[in-house]
Amino acid sequence: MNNVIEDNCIKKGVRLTDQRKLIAKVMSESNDHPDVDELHKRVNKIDSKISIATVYRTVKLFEEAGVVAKHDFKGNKARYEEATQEHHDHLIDVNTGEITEFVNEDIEELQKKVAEKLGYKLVDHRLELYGSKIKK
Amino acid sequence: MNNVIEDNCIKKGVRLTDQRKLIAKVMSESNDHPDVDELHKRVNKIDSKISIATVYRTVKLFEEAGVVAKHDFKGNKARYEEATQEHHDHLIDVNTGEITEFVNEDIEELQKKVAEKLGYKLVDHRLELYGSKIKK
DNA sequence: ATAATTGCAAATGCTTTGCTTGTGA
DNA sequence: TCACAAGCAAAGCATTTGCAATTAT
Repeated sequence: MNNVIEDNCIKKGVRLTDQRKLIAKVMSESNDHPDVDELHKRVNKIDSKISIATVYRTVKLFEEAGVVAKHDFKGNKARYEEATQEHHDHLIDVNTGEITEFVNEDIEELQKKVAEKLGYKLVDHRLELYGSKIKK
Repeated sequence: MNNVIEDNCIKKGVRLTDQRKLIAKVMSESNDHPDVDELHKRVNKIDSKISIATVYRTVKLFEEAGVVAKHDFKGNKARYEEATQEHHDHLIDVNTGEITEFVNEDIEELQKKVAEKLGYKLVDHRLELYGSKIKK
């Protein structure tokens, strides 16, 4: 269980404080997509003095440094995850909120083509699928 | 320039007041994707007594009735447009905020397949492309 | 008549910020 | 050392809501 976010912060020259190290660690060890409140709870289990303002400032800092990714899924507050090199999109279970990550190169390619056809260079995109589990 | 939203409200049994009729009219005549503030400004040019609370309540009501669509594009407040039968997605110009609508059946189809492969029935999705204009 | 809607202002929920004290490089 | 970060509480912003007055059917 390595602290990838901390390593990436060092690479990017982000100054590391105890609070930031801890937030980085907790995020690196999270396999879900916690929101700021949830992150605050998790870090507070280890250091109860970290304020929510610091968590907000830190996730923003990390996001700007490109070491974490922020997501605004429908009807929810912002959620965060460790940034990965391989881009991926998300499928959200409409009943449970559970998130599944996926990659589909064909869709990626088509998006680029659509943008170009409309006279644009694609610089970013957002693709979220909302689904309900098929019981079998 | 017909008031499609008002017509659809009648079909759906949504009670119509003067304020709602005016908001419906302004939205029907808008070809862009205004936010609540902008809508409030537009209706206030005609009836300056309509409060922003009423605009908020009305767009929510219209959305729940399925006669308008709400969009939360990245980094912006919610924007609204008349609901259309034909589904479409959006390309947002990252420099100007200008919005272009598009439809791509191949992407739609692939989304459904991706969801199914993951064991989900696709019930909704969000696809937004962010691009910058190619100068030629 | 009367249940629903409006306008206003106050409340909300998430997020940011000013300020003073504390601290990493 | 000293520019930057943390903690706290207050402010900000978009949106919602309680309530008394008004209105549609």
